[in-house]
Amino acid sequence: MTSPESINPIIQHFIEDAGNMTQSFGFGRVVGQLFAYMYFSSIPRNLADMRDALGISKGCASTAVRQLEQWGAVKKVWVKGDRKDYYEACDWFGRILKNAIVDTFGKRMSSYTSLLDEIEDDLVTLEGHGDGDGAFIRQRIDNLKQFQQKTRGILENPIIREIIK
Amino acid sequence: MTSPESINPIIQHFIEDAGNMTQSFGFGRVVGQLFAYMYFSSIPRNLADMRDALGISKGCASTAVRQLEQWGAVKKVWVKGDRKDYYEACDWFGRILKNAIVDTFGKRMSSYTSLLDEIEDDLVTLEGHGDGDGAFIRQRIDNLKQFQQKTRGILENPIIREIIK
DNA sequence: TGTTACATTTAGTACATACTGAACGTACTG
DNA sequence: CAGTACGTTCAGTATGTACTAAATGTAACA
Repeated sequence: MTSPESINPIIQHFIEDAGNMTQSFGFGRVVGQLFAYMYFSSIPRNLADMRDALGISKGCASTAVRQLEQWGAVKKVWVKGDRKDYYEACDWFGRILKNAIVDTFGKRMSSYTSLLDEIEDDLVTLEGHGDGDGAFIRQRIDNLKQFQQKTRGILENPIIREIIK
Repeated sequence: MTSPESINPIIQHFIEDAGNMTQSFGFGRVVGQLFAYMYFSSIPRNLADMRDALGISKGCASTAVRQLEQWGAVKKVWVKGDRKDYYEACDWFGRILKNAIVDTFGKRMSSYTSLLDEIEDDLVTLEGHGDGDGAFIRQRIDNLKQFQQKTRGILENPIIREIIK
């Protein structure tokens, strides 16, 4: 059990900003706060530490820390003689960012990748329809597919992987 | 004035998906819906068209279409003999995506770029503090700054610009 | 210059969702 | 096998925000 220590105001400021950042990016505020808290902690932390440090509920800390763990942003460490789960931050930002992007964008985009094929199959029914001509729509869909192909696998691009490393 | 035409169900499906996509990415649903609507319309559209086609309020259409205009996703076109503002979609996705990313991420990140310098200046006050040692925190901040430098200007990277084009 | 026909703005509302707190499940300990 | 000490789950809530609708601003026409 760690003593109830107060967090340095500078790091506190950092925690707030990290929370605002993840908040504005659509993940909860707590995710960023927790990562910053652990990133600037030289010792592993458990759920009670997080709850006390951030003033959040234990359930919320549990959910957020598992999100971070899924992205490889934190990892569980074993503290012998203690039954609690302890976590510490990883500092391999490239991998964290990639995991988060793949996890978030990939899941969201996968629902839409098939749509272009569907709409292309049904394109024949658009011929002669009142709303726009079929040739116009075909061209638009071709542009879309072309762009989709260019962006597909962008994270696997070796140059991108070099930058996001 | 265009006749009150019904939208093809396939395109309607596309509009819905585009709305869900922009919604899940943190921009409103209407932004994606409006862009898809105009992207598959061979003629320019005005606010009343959008309101009728999507069943949204005129004010909402006004806000969303200006967002799209700011990203270069749509452009205003002049229809002579008509005082309304007409818009049509652009199909240069790379530019649109880049503008949206710069506009969104850039604005959000700019608040935090100075924080690392601030915290580094104040790092001396951390020496000997109870919560972690200064050397540890210095190393963490160095890692952060290194990663920040790598990602800074990533959109200006010529290889990225080639892909997002 | 008054009137009209638009776009824009904004106060209010409805909805989504992140968080709380308690109940639950589970695995060590004695 | 109790009893305890955790982590997890979930119904309820509170906060933020996208959208509505009405008021306001603005520019073209008479």
